[in-house]
Amino acid sequence: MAAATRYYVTTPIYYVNDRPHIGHVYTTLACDVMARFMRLDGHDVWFLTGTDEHGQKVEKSARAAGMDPQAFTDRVSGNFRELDKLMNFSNDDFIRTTEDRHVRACQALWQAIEANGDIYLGNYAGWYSVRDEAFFGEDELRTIDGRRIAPSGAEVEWVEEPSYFFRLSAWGDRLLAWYRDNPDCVMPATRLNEVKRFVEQGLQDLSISRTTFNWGIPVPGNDKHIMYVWLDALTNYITAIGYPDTDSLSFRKYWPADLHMVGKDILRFHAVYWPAFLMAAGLPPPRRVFAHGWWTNEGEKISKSLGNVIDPHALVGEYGLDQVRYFLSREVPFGNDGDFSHRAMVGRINGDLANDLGNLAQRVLSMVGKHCGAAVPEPGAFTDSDRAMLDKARALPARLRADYAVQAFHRALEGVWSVIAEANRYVDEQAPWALRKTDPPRMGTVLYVVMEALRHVGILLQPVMPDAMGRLLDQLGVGPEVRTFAHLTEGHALAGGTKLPPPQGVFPRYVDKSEAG
RNA sequence: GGCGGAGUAGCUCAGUCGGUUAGAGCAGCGGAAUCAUAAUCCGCGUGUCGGGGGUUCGAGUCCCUCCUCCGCUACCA
Repeated sequence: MAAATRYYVTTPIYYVNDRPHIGHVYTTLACDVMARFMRLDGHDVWFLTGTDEHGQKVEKSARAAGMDPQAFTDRVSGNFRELDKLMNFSNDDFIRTTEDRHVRACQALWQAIEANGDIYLGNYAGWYSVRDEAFFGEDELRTIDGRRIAPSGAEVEWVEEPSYFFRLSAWGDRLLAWYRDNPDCVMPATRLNEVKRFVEQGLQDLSISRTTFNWGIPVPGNDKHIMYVWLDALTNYITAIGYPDTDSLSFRKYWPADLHMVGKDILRFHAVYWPAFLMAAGLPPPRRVFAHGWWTNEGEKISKSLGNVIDPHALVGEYGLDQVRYFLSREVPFGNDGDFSHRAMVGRINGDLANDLGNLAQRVLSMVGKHCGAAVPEPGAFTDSDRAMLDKARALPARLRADYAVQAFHRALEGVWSVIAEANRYVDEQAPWALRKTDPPRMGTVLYVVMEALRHVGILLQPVMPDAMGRLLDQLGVGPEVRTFAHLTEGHALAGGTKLPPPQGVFPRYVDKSEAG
């Protein structure tokens, strides 16, 4: 492995008004898996998540709850910290946009862009619906008896208010050059395509301040204006590593970010506005924005009105934490949309985890427990079959690095499972239960080979299933201090004679309550 | 409407620069084994590669056309 490099990965900050659901879990999980992988591979990782706490809706919700906005956000922001705990996320920081450090960063970024000449004061004009508290485009409106009506049925009126604008129109060519020179800056590729076409159409300047509410960060030098929520929100990525102190160790080390993970609904903000803001402030844009897909629930779109929102607590309670982490990472090609179903979940738990991996560990470890004195067997000379088995396991790290480099988590897991399948075949072919009677030392060698393959599997699956793999590695006699990818060498192979704890199932089968009786 | 993507076995998907009998996992059927969480292993697919046309010695893979589905088409997180 090359010298340690730094790796900075972020989730979007979540809007506090939302109740945490599977969508939040999915985005943060992808980052967590990525962060854990990179740490285990020796990189200096910074993993950020947090909450977005400003805006008119929050102000309104706070009022409805009879609370001051700050007290209100203090409370609801906690829901997301709780979620991180529930899901065993390993974020290094949790940022809140109401923190002082963030207010300072936003105002500094504003001033940097302003100093560059890309902010000016103008008028924001449009059709506004008082009832919806929103502006609508000309094409969204219907005209009835000469009156313009919003989709909601409310009448709109022409409203003009003073607003600061970001000169986005001036950044089209530079954005296109960025996309062209960094073909992996927006992934999957089809998303980059969409973004490029959007920018090629020509960009309009962006209104970046409001005067209609107060719960936000004041524009420097003009308290009447509050910063547009997206400028506020996006800035969190640099706040957290020390901006505006661009000379700080952390900023110099971690910027530009390696990966902004986002849902596809907020791609434009991250792939167009954000890089433009940054470039206008003289900062480099992020290295990659990855837009992942959405989940449906039993084939149906998830929505509050349908009442089929998936609650993370219920999910983890029903299936188990690492089982859920595995399912979400494995079930769909990362980037695509996927369907969550009980059937598919149970299929993954019983097929992949209990049968393939759990049972492999169990069949081998129970023999070791019974017939090898509960210690790692001392291997004899390896046969060609043994070496073939070991070589397949040893080829995994390189393979997984390539998959993780492009966030192909599903493919990485597929690769690990091809080794697990190979190991099950190897056990059947070598039939250690028969060797027990004819050639006990050879039986020991066979069991050793599988254990060594399992050591690779266990270490490499830690990013996805940290707890379960920790337990597996315990049973293999692999200490906590030798579980990084740097230990995936022959020099760190299992040592014969190491005492082992009694084997214990890592992944129980899921049995439907109706069937269990 | 414009732009982009996709349509491959029952299901989910792989198929690199066009080249030997189009693959995997799951599901299904049959068999073996019995170390193990009734787990594992082996065998079994007559798929119009969406339809049609074209280029080529040869096309799932390139070109044209049609059909179907999906995404994007700006200031609501």
